[in-house]
Amino acid sequence: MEFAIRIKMNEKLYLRDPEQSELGRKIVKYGLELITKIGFEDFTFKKLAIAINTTEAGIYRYFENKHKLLIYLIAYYWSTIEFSIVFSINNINDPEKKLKKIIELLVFEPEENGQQQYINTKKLYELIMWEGSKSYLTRHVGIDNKDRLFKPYKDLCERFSSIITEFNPKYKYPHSLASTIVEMAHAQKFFKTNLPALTDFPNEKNHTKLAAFLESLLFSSIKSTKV
Amino acid sequence: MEFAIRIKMNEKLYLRDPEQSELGRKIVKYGLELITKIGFEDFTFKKLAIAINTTEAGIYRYFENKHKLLIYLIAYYWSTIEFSIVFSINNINDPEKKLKKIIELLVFEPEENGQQQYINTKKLYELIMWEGSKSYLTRHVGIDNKDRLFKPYKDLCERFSSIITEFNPKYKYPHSLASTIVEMAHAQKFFKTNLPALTDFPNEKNHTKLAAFLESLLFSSIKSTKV
DNA sequence: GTTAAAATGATAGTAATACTATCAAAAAAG
DNA sequence: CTTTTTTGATAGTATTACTATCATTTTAAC
Repeated sequence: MEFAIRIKMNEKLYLRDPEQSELGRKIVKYGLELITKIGFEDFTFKKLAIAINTTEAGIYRYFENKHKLLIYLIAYYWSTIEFSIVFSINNINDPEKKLKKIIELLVFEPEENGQQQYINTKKLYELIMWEGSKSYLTRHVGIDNKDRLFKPYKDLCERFSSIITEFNPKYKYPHSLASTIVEMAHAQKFFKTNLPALTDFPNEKNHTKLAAFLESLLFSSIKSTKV
Repeated sequence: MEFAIRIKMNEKLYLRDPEQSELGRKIVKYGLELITKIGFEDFTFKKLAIAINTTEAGIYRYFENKHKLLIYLIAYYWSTIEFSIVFSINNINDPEKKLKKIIELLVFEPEENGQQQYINTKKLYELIMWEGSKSYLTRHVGIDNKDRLFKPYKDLCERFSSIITEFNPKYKYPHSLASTIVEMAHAQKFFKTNLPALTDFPNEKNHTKLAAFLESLLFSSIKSTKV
């Protein structure tokens, strides 16, 4: 059995739907690679154009600017994560198990699955870590938010939040707790590699301790108020 | 009695010490104002030069680039916060009280104190909220960290962390918990204003609930493993 | 299979950004 | 009062972030 999920992207993210053409898909795919390689600040459409043998103008036909491409990639990521959450907690009833599953999905990087995929999930993962918050930390947040560009992220937090409430209906801050865990999954991982003094997970290869930290953060909060 | 604290800044942050001259102080002061006004992305030395009636080249004599100026301002902020923490928990013995005080200092914005101050603390506060993480989310983190540019931030987290350990020596993640609380103090405030769906503090003027959330996050974590 | 429409490629151009360099004038320090 | 340091004024460059034009190729419609 083989199947691929198709994520419907918000139309305000692009000028021309990149999934509909070879060039469009190349822009997205190699855009991701280039951003993760050189960082968002140094990334330009000119450099991408050279990398994929097209012209700057060609890329501008698909994306208004590089920030929109960034949000596109990030929205795509959160959508896939939400999907894998929905998929993997399906048929689980125990909210505690569901919550643990969510943390697992947030923390553990996907395996580099051999086959060339359209969008490299591992690279996407890095992208979130390094550039994730730059998608909303701009003077444009208001407008972008109105255009629902952050919907996938908010949907994910909402789903997470509702399971927290399912676990403990009395807990007062399910949304903030959800966004804290989601943000910290990536921030702590970034710190671990780049500013290790801010964490308690020094030179460890895997992320087991990070997952344990997030679990303890989550469950001690929502258990402590549970009657 | 009147006094001012003097914060010694890391020399790698600047080319010429801005505190030593009128022009230098203007760059810092109005740099902060302009960045908070138009956002870091749109901020340029050219615009600042026009605003303070000097030339671009003049500013480049003080700061290598706008990113260094940003880190300078942010390092200054964390230093003042650490100072106010040290000052305000002095003579308090109960670690629980100390921890509550820290959260209070992280969450509550300083009053706009009438007198024109060198660096406007309220603006600094906004700066951290909007641009704080951009100081380290670059490909330069490694080098900047080696140059100890993030020392004030790390010192603050270290101090916070050590009080957590004082409260509960058995708690396993004091550093990560400290950095989580510090990051979330600002992130949740940002969300509250700009992406309210990610929080549980809708249209509230003050930040009492945010402080309560952070306290619950902190104490339920470190109390649950106590004994 | 021809024709019309849409997408791409190639090229050009502009204002702004992120700097560096030079040299004279002004201010401060010895 | 003279030397050093700091500033001001001006210029210049490569790159960025776009927009515009037009010919060519590809795709879709009839």
